[in-house]
Amino acid sequence: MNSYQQFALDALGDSTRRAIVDRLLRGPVSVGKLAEEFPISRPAISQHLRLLKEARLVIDEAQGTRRVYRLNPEGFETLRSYFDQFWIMALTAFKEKVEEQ
Amino acid sequence: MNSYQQFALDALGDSTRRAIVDRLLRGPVSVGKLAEEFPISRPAISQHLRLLKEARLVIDEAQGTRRVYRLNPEGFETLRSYFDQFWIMALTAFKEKVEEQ
DNA sequence: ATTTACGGTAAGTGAATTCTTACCAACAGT
DNA sequence: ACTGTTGGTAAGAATTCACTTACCGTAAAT
Repeated sequence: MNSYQQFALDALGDSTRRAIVDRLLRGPVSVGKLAEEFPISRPAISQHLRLLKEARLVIDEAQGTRRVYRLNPEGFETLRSYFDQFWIMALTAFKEKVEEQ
Repeated sequence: MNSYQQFALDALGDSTRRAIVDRLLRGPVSVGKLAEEFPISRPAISQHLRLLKEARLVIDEAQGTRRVYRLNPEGFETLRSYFDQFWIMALTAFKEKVEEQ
């Protein structure tokens, strides 16, 4: 497991950040817009976005004074392939166990 | 997103629990054995296992006074299919954005 | 029946995280 | 140049979370 996956799982371990990710699924948004939609302050949103960005789950882009965030499909692809692999290993281990009996 | 997936992501949001999961990938273990292999106390291990169990990521089975934990492939399968779906949605959203330009 | 092994739970402590307020920098419009 | 808008960062408060010690219940062994 590489370190970005570690960061990604840490990042997704918080329900607020998962809610942000769910919101970004509906399209890119600016920080201020996000803060309006959530019950926490704008700096709090910024901090969550920083973690999501470090985990490569989101990308940001400057648009004038605004900063628009969107999902990073590559980050999720990495995570998905990890789960694919993991699931295969878990299933294999499980099958071996069953066949032993 | 159903609630088990929420619990699963919360559970995998901790590095110790991820290490436990990695260990279980090598096969089923008892609580005491797990505690020996980790630098934390047995009750701490028990508490982590409870969260992993609530998230349906592990299954436990009594063997005498021992309690053996193993991975639950179904739990990981659920999570994997979530990521499959998520990734598709994220990719679609991303493509739409690109095509707009 | 007692003892030993094993593991779950409760309560409290310490550490890590999340949040807020205050402040600052960058860009756009007047 | 000045003003308003936007958002990142710092510092500290508040909350959450992981961990330990202490205790209890259950099952096997003597």
